[in-house]
Amino acid sequence: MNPSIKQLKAFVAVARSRSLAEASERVHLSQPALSIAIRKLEETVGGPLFARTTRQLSLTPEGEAFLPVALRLLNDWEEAFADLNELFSKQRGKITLAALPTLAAGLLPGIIADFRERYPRINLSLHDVLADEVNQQVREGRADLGFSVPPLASEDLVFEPLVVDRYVMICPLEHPMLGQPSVRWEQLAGFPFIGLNRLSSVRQDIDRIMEEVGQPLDILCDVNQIATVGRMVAAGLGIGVLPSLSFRQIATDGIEQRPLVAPTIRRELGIVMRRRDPLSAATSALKAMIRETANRSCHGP
Amino acid sequence: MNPSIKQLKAFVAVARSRSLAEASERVHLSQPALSIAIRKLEETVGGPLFARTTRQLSLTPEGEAFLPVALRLLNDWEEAFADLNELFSKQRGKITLAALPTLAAGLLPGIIADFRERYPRINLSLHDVLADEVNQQVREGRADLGFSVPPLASEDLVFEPLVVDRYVMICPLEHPMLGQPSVRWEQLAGFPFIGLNRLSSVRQDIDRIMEEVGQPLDILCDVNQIATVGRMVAAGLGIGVLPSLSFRQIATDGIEQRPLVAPTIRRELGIVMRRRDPLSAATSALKAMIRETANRSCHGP
DNA sequence: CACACTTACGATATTCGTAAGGATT
DNA sequence: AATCCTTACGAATATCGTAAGTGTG
Repeated sequence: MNPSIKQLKAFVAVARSRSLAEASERVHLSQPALSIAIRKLEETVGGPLFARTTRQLSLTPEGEAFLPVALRLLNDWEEAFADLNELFSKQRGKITLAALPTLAAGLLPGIIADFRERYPRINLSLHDVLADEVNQQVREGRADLGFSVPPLASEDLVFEPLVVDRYVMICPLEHPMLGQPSVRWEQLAGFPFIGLNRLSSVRQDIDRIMEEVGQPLDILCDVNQIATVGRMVAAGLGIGVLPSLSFRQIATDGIEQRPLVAPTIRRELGIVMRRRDPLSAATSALKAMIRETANRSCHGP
Repeated sequence: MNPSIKQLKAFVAVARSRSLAEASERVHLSQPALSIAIRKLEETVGGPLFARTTRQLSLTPEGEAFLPVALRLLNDWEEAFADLNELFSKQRGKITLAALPTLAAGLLPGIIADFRERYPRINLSLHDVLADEVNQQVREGRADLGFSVPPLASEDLVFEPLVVDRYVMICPLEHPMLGQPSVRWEQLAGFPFIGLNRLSSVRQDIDRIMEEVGQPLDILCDVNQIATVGRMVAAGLGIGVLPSLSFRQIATDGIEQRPLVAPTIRRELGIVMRRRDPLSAATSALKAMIRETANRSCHGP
């Protein structure tokens, strides 16, 4: 026979008021029920916690010694479950995100703002890193959610598409390519090219396609920031290729764009998660919010 | 709806084995019962602790965070009740006694030895002090049990008689008083007297009686130790008065004794306790042992 | 006689185990 | 086919409240 939380609460209430009648009100129990609860508790612990004189209750030395322990036990108990409840009710928690710079700067800020307004006590942290690093952080649990391109066939990661982006060529105003409504990839070979970091997913896409069409790019230089590509192109140094969503995030004065075709590349962007580990309640709520936003803005796959 | 200890134990068991089937054996519960217990716990805490895939269970981030907390909670719980149980089963505890030197040296050593053999883990401490100090220590809760003469009418103390002692006169061998089988108190006035400390209950008894019989004592000196009285008397310095029980505790070579009569004083010795505060289980056991010993040795009141 | 705790007993609620169902490996 | 979790349902257990009992001030 084991003691229960209720019995412990009963003990504390009686110990404090030294009266069953008074304590029974505090515990929302009838007097006889309380009497029995105390008796059962005493049976399980092996001795009397109270000394009875038919009309009065007082703590035995053992009861006296146990009272502070019981209080601590109950406090810890309540606190532990209150904490857990806060976690589930999203009044507390921490979410770590890893996202491609494009998404970190484009899709996420608005969503994060909404999320923060709804759940202000949830701690959010966002790592804007390249695709491989996004996947790596998710894989290792350093990020709860990743925003990236689909990871290479990976046992432990799962990808959920969010939006589909397409590549555009960007060039200075009055560039010869602007005479046509769209640009074929193979045509890129004829001009100096401002490229992104070779490790970026955008650049790897581009290199792969150019290899497929059999034309080498004339790389003028590689840069890390998308905005830098834009400025260099605006300055007339060459042309570049950016995802359409990235293009919207940079200053476009002095730049024109044309869609890239033949082939038309679908750049799928979405959520990366660990396959087995479930999401926390807060992370799950954030993900739902993201899905909703993505669907509403009609960029769905 | 509140969580229960059983549910917490169920959670821990399942979290450890990541399987209901395996955990159900450890908890001595059927698989369905465990399933329901977990489900109810999850309902009360407001969210899933485990992620289910019909065939496999894994901890959610919240469950992961809660597991160590749950373990601590259960540990504290078990420990608290184990401690309490030790107290009641007298495998642990502390008893502080206060006793007159006569009793501390006479009645108690044997009883304490027996008690210690039976309950070796109970910590015993014995203060051998004068009657007033015995009562004071009991009154203030510094001692759990006192052994003394009956306290002056006292609201908060209660006295239970154990043994009755009588006073004897002691004198050197071949003393003139030895010619008679008993000595009257008034006869004490004629000889140099070795007295005990004026604060001792023995001395206060003697002074009171001598006042009643109207004869002043011829005090040679006052000493603190009973054994000292004996040696001074043996050296022929004078006569003395001791309780019979005390007399048995000292070296008696060179000393003779005679009972004191007219009046014959009953020196009642017994247990002093606080009236309202109940005894601890250990103290109660010790008291019972003392009563039994006192009754068996036929010194009952 | 009033008050405070205990005991008795019928009612309610919770929990349990067996049996059946559904999904995955 | 075997294993694992879930749902369904009747049974056992525990707990509760009302009512009656007991001893004290």
